[in-house]
Amino acid sequence: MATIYDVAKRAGVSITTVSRVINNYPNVKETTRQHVLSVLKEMSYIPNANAGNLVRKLTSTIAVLVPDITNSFFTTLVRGIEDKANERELSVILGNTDEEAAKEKLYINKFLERRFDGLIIVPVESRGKNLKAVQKQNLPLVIADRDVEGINTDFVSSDNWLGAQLLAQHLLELGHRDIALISGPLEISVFRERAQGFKMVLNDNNISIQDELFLYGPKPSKQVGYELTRKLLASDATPTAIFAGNNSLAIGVVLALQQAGIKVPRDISVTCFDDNDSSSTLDPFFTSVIQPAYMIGYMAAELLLKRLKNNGDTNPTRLILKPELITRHSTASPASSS
Amino acid sequence: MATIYDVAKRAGVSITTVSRVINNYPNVKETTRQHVLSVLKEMSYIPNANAGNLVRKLTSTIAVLVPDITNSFFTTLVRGIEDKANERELSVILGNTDEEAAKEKLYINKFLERRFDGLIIVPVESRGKNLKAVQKQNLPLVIADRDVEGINTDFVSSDNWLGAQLLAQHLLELGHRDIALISGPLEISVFRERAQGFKMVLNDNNISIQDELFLYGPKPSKQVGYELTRKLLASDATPTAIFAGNNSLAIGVVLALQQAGIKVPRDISVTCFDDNDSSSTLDPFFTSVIQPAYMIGYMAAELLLKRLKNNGDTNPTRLILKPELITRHSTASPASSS
DNA sequence: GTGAAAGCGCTAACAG
DNA sequence: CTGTTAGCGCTTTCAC
Repeated sequence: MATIYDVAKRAGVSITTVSRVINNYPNVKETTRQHVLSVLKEMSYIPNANAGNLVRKLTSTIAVLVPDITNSFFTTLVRGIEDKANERELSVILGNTDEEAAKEKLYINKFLERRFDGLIIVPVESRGKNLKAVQKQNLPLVIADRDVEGINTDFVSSDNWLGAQLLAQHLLELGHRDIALISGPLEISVFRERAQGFKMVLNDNNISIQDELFLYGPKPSKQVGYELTRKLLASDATPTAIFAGNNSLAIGVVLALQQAGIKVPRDISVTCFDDNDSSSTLDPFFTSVIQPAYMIGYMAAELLLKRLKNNGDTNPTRLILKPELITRHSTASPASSS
Repeated sequence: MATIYDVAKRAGVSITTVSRVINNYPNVKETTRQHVLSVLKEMSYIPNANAGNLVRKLTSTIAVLVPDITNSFFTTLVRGIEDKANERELSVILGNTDEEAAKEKLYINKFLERRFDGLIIVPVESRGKNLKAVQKQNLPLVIADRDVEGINTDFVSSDNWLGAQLLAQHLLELGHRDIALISGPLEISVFRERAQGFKMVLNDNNISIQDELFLYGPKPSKQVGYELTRKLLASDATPTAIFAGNNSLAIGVVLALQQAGIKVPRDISVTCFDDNDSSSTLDPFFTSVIQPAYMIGYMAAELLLKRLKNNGDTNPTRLILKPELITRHSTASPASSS
C-alpha cells in the first residue's frame, strides 16, 4: 500500500505538502494541491490510521457498548448516538456484550488499547469493576440507561420509577389486583427501579404484595421471559395481569401464554417497557411504557462530546428523561372482575 | 497513560525487555519477568495498539460487514465468524451497512484506513464497485451469502436455487397454483436466484407465470414486505400462497395479511427463507428454507484465515452449502382446492 | 538474557 | 507557500 512517501516522491513534493493536501490545510498553492490530489488518486492512496492516531493522540472515534444488539431499544439508542456523533465527524464503533460481564471486559480492553476518544456504555457488570478500569485510564465515559453505583460520570436514562408507576396504575384502573412481575435481575438498576416503582403503587393502593408473583431471571431475554412465565403458570399463583420488565421478556411471556392456550388480553393482560421493533410500528400490540431510546443515545453522545471538548473536566451530569405510557391491545379488564 | 518507556524506567530495564514480557517472549529471566509484570500491573499499563499495529503491519483483527444487524440470519452468521476467528485469537469488528451502498463504502474506507487484516462481507452494492476498492488494496476478502460478479475471491453461500425449488415444490404439493413472490431487488444475487429457482419449478410443472404475482422491492425488510403485500392485495391478483424472499419480508407479509383480516394459513399460505429469531425456537411458525447461517459464517472465516496464512495467494474457493426445508404452520392446502 | 538503535507512516512545530 | 526535522509508542534486528 502506498505511503505518504511514495506519493511525495511521485508528486515531486515533500511529505509535509502531501500531508497538508490530505488534511485539507489551506496553505497550499492551488496548482500544487491539484497535482498532489491527482497523484493521490492515481496511487489509490489510503492514509494509515494507526500512524495518524499515534501522533495525533486522537482517533476521532468513540466506542459504544450495548448488552443486546438484537433489541430494538438498544439499536435505536445507538442510532441516536451515531447521529449526534456524525454531526461532529466522529465515527462510532459498536460492541455487543450479550449481557455478559466477561465480554464487556474484553471489549473494554480492546477499546482501551485502540485509544478511542471516549466510551458510551449500557453496562452489564453492575458493581462497576469494568468501568473503574475505564476511569483509571481517564477515558471519557458516559453511562446510558443503567446506573452503576460508585462510578461518578455523566449518566443518561429515563425515569424508570415513573414508567413503572404508569404501568401499574393503568393495570389497577382496569381492575387488576393480582399482577405478576417478570423481571431481569435486580442487580441491574432499571429492573430494580421498575420493581420498586411497581410495588410502590401497589402499596399506595393497599394491595398486598404476593412474593410468589415476582419472578426475576438472570437476563432480560425472550428465553428467560418464557421460562419464568412457565414457572409462574406451574405455580398456584393466579395473576390476571403480567408486568414484563422489558420488551424481550414480554415476548417470552406471550409465547409461554400462547403455548398454554391463554389468550392475551382476554384471559390475562400483559404490559412491558419499550417497543419491540419496527414491526410494532405496523401492528402495535403491547401496552407499554416507551422510553425515549433515541434521545437517550443522542443526549449521551452530546454529553460525551462536551466532555471531549472540555478535556474531560466537566462536572458529571445526570439526565433523566420522561417515559410515556402507550395503551394498546395487550391489556384489558380482568375477565373475573365483571 | 503509561507508555512502555515509563514502565521500563520504573522497572529499571530497557524497553526491549518490557516489550518481551508484554509479548510473552521466552528469553527473559524469570525474576526479571516477575518484576516487570508487577510494575506493569502497578502502572495499569495498557499497550497502544496503534503503535503496535504500525510496526507489526498487522492488527490481529478482521472486519465484518453485514446489511442488517437486526436480522437473526446475519447475527447468526456473524457468530459463526466470531467463533472461528476467536479460535485463532483474532478480534472481529462489525459494521452494519443497513442495506445501503453508501454506508458500505464509508465502512470499507474506515476499515482500509485502520489496516485490518481481512474483510468478510455480505455485500449490498452488487456491481462490485466497493469491493474493487478492497481488492485494489490487496486486503484479503471473503464474500458471504450474496455473490457479486466481477469480484474473484473466496465465496460462501447456500444453494438458493435448490432452496427456492424445495419451497415451490412444497407449495405445489399442497395444491397451490397461484403463488405470489414478495422479493428483495433482483440486483442482489440471492433474490435473483430464488426467483429463478421458483420460476423454474413453475415452468417444469406447466404453470403459467403471472407477472402481476411477482413483486420486487428495494430492500428485503419488514417494511417493504408489508408494502408489497398491500400492493398485491390491492391488485386483482388472487394468490393462494405467498413466497417471501426472506424472513424480514415474510413478517411484513403476515402483518399486512393480518391487517386485511386474512388468516395464515387458512386463507393463504406463506413461506420464506430463513428463521426469524430466537422466538421462533419457542414458537416456530413459518414453513421456511433454513440456510446454515452459522456454518456460512464459520466457513467464511476459515477461508479468510487460510488466505491470511498463505499471504493471500490461494485460489478463490466457492463453497455452496445445502439449505433445508422445514415445514411448519404457515402453509396448508388452499381453501379453494377442496 | 539484555539493551541500543532503527524505523513503522504520519503530524506538527519550526525555518525559510 | 514549502521543506526539514523531531517525535508518537512500539517491535525488531543486531550486538554484547
